Order: sequence, then C-alpha cells, then structure tokens
Amino acid sequence: MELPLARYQCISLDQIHTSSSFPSSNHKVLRTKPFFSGYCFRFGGRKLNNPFDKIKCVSPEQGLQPRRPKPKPSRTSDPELKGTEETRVKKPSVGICSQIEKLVLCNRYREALELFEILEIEGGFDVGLSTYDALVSACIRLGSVRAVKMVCGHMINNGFEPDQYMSNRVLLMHVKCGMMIDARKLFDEMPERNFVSWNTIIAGLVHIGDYLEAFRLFMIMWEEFSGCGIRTFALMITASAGLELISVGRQLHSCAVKMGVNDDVFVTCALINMYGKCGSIEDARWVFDDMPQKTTVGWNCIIAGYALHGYSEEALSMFYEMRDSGVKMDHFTFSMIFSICSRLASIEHAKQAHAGLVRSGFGLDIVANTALVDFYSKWGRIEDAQRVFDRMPCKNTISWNALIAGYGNHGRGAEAVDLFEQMLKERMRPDHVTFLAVLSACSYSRLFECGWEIFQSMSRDHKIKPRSMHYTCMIELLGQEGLLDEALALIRGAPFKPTVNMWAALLTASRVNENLELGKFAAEKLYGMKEHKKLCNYAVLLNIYKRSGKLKEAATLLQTMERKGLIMLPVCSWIEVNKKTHVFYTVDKRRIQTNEIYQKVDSLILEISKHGYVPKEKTFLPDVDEQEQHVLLYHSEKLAIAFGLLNTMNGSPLQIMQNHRICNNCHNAIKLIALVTRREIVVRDASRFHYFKDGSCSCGDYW
DNA sequence: TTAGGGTTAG
Repeated sequence: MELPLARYQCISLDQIHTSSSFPSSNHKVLRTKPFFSGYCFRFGGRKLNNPFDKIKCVSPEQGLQPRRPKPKPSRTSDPELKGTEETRVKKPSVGICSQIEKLVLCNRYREALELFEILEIEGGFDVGLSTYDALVSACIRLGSVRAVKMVCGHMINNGFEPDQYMSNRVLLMHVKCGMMIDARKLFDEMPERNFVSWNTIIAGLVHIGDYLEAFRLFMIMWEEFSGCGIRTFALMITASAGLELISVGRQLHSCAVKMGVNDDVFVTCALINMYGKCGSIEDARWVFDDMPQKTTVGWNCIIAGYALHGYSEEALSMFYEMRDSGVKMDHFTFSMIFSICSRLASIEHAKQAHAGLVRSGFGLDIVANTALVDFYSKWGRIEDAQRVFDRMPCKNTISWNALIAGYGNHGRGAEAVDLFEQMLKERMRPDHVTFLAVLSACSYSRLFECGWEIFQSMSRDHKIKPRSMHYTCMIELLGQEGLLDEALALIRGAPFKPTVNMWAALLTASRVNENLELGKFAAEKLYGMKEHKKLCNYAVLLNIYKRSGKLKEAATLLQTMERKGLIMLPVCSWIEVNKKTHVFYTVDKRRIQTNEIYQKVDSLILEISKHGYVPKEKTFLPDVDEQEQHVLLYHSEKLAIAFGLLNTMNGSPLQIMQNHRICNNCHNAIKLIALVTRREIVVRDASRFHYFKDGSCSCGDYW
C-alpha cells in the first residue's frame, strides 16, 4: 500500500518559506466544523485496513482471538429478564462498565483501570463505546503505556470497530502517552481523517519537537483541504517558535491577520510565545497589548518571553500586573515566578508567590515545586528545599536534579552523592544534567575518587555519553588533586574537539598548581580557538588577553565583539533589601549611604587583614597595577555586602548576585568577612554558586 | 454534538 505521504519528500527550511502549499492570503481558514464533518479520506480509492491491526498490543501467548459480533447493549432493568441466558452474561458487564465510567468521572483513573484489568483477565465481557471512551480518558490522564496496550488489546479481541470520534480519541491516547510511533502508524492507516485527526498528530509531532515533520504534514493538510483550521494555525506558529524561525512565524502571523483569525485566543497566545522565543520581545508585547481579553495563558506567555531573555524585573512586574488585573494565576505562572525570583535572588517575592501557590490549589504541582526546590537551594536554604522536595507527591528526574545541585552548591558533596544513589535505588533514571549536578558537587567538595567512579559509570552503566561540561568537571577535579598530566590526557582523549571551557579549566588548574608551562599551553589553545560565538567565551578570552598583557589583541577582540553586536554589560553586583533591589558598580559613589558604605568596607578590610587578608591578587600571570589595586578594594560585591550588613538584621544570610565572575581577591575577602561577621553570604556569579560560611566557601577554593 | 490547539521547572 502506498502511503499518501510518500509523494512528499523530506522538507527543508527553505521549502517551508517557498512551498506553494504554504499559506498565503489567497487561502481561507475554515472556521466551520460542519463543512468537514463526515469528510472522508480514501487514499487510492480504497478503504484502508482496520487501524488497530498494526498495533501489537496483545501478549504472544494470548494471541488475537476471533472477532465476535458486536453485542447490542442491554439497557433493561426488567427483573423478569434476570433469568435469561442473555442477561446472565451481559448484566454484570453493564454494571461494571457503568462503575468504570463513574470512577473516571470522579477522576479515580487508576481504580477504573484496575477494575478493567481484573475483568479483562477474567474475560468474556463486553464493553461499549462510552466505557472505552472513559478508559481512553483514564489512559490519557495517567500516561500509562501499559494501560493503552491493555485497552487496545481488548478493543481488538472484542471486535470493536471505532467510528471517527473514537478513532481520534485512540489516536490522541497514543500521542498523549508518548507512543508516537504507534500513533503515526494509526494515523497513516486511518480510513477516515478529519481536522481533529490531523491536528492531533501534528500536535504530537510539535510536542516531541519534530517540527519539520509537523510542517510537512501541515502542507499536505493545507493542500488537501485548501486551507486549515484556526487551531492548526496556532500549532504551526508554535512549530516555527520551536525552530526559532521568526520569518516563518511572521509569515503565518500576516496570514492570520489577512484571514481575520489573529484575534483568536489560541493564535494570539501562540504568537506571543513565538515572538518571545525568537527574541523579539517588542513584537510579543505588541501582540499581548492588542489582546482584547487577556487570559491566564496570554499573561504566562508574555512573562515567559521576558524571563527567557533575561528581563527578570519586567517579568516580575508583569506578574504583579497580572495579579492586579484579577486574572487567575495557574501552576505555569508560579513555576515561572520561582525561576525568576531565583535569578533575582528575591526572597520576599518568592515567599508571597509560595503562599499564592498553596492558596491557588496548585500546591502539589510537580513543575512549580521543582522550581521552588531550585529557588530555596539557590537562596541558601537547602533545608527548606529538602522540605519542599519531601512533600512532593511525585518527583521526576528534574526534581532530583534540582536538589542534588542544591546540595552540591552548598559544598555538601557527600550528601549530593548520597541523594544520587538514593535516586538510583528508587529507579529514577538519571540524565546528563543529573551527572553534571553530581560531578559538580564532587568537584566543589573535592571528592575525587567518587567523582571519577561516577564519571566512569556514565557510559558504562547508564549509557549516557559524557559531554564537554562533564569533562570540564573532571578536569577541575584532576586539577585539584594536582594531576595535571592526567587532566591533559583526558582532554586529548575526549571523543570530541576540546571546548573553550575545558581549556579554561586546565588553565585554572595550571594557575592553582603554579605550572606556568602548562598554563601557557592552555592559554595558547584558547587564543587559537575560532568558535567564540557566545559572549561569555569572548569574555574569557578578553580576560586572558588583559591579564597576560596582550592589550593589542584585547583591543582587536573588543572591536570584533562590537561588530557582532555583543555588548559587555558594566560589571555590577546587586542585593535585595526590604523588597527593593540595590545595584552596585565598582567604585560606585552615586548612591545614598555612600560614606557609610565606604567606611564599612574600610573597617571590614581592616578587620579581615588581621586574619591574613592581603588586598592583592595572587596569580602567576603579570600582576595588576597599583591603580587597579585601589579599585580592587571597592569591587562591586564588597560594596553590596557592606550595604547588606548595614541594612539587614544580624543572622540573616546575605544574598549577592553579580553579572561577572568573582575575582580571587574578593573571594578570599568574602570568606573572611563571613568569618568575622558570623553571617552566611551567598554569591551567585556568572559561572558559579559560592556559599560562604565560617571562613570557607562551598566552591572548594576553586581559585 | 463529542474530540484536537496556546504557557512552566533542573
């Protein structure tokens, strides 16, 4: 049998733009359902096989039983019929089917499926459309592949022939339970497809990130129907967001305007999401402002757009606007807010949002709680993070990762490793982020042997190939042990081209071990690398040029950065006090309390000097000059800490954020400030998390 | 008539 899709070859991005099938203003969007209801696809003029035939959902020993004629449902309750053969067989199944449907209506999906399973084992009972519909709902809600196979197996054995509605429901069940291969088979072999069938399979493809295939089907659908439904439009806008193809998204947007469907709430939300994901937040805001009635999802989309591109303050401000507008906030809103608060280090806003989450009835949501675990652990409250984690009714890999990273960031590497082992015992599957979290924890806590064993187990036991970040962690671990030759060998033995971060880690290890020769070698490798497309990579190289006195190269690099539109933000640190964020720049004399802040820094430096602090950076590369030494005393983080000490209560931890990497000198200074003031200080810099307490830091004296 | 679509976490 030739599948209808076979005549369409693989699609490319250019084809999406230029294909004659792609929407233009000459097409119309088909709004009315009746036009399509009953529309029948009969490819090649012949009706295709039963869609269930290709699904292998029956155990081998059970085999396919011969189809029995579909029984007429017995709806009588006449007591006189109780004694007949027919009612003796059917009556129990009707009652039980009704019970299954009632359980599903009460959201007791697991019990409904358990009851169905018991009867399925016993065999010999009939199920009608409404019961199958309820079972499909239960499978969708539980996402259980096993349940899907059980229900489909029963349909086949029972000789059930689904109508258009039920075919679509079964298709949706496979899509929602992640059985996309089976779903695709079902779709390709469906005797009849309507808009819902097409939308269901396209939505599944978009969901798993197969955007090109989604576009391919969309074009076939467009050609077959000479148009598409409004909902398909929303899906394809989401697909263009996934591909980050703003030009395709704009094409669909202009098409939507010409067809007069741009005011549809789903299209609008998809557009806000698309512009936000493609980095055009102004366009996203424009669409959002134009929304006649702003829905929860609309607000969520615009907040996500701001948050995605680092406009955390604007995102938070939109959150409060949303609250004031009276629109109901949902678990999506709260999940984003916790993530935003963790970036802003905003405990007060997060506390309010946590209370709002509990009040809203989404207190058990897995995503919102995972974001909360991450927030508390980043804010230095690992016990609170553990408490939230313990109360979660179900956890996934991301939840475990958040807590493992939290322990690691607090310098509690042994507990992070214990948690990782517990995760494995509970049969939760680790992913590459889990290994990154646990290897970072080993690196912070100098657990070399443990880290090495876990690194080895990645590919050996878990079939996960180590990525450059995992290699970077191992280079740091080897460097801390003074095993520089082994670190170099690891880089050379990597199955991919060493990255900037790997060479930078070796350079740091060389600095720590004062191995000038290897340090120069690593630095030369960095100089020679061409693929510096990210701002942070340019910044690493720029610092190396500056520190090694290669000022000409540094100037050339700055020119290149300007040409590429990469702007270096001014170096700053910030702290939240009394719900307000205070930003500090190095040698910043424009603020209120300026004199007090500088006096506080001076007194702190005097105090910590008694504990061995030297206001000079230790490096084997050329030292900074005298003027820079003076500046070093008033680096932005020191000013932020002084402000925090002046304006917060004794005992509360100080949370400092900075947009750059903390320098060695400030790192040593803050360790001693934490010691003499008996305050916990949490600093999140551009690359790491530093938890200062009692004269030590969680990062394991990285510098 | 039903059913399908848009937003979130490490």
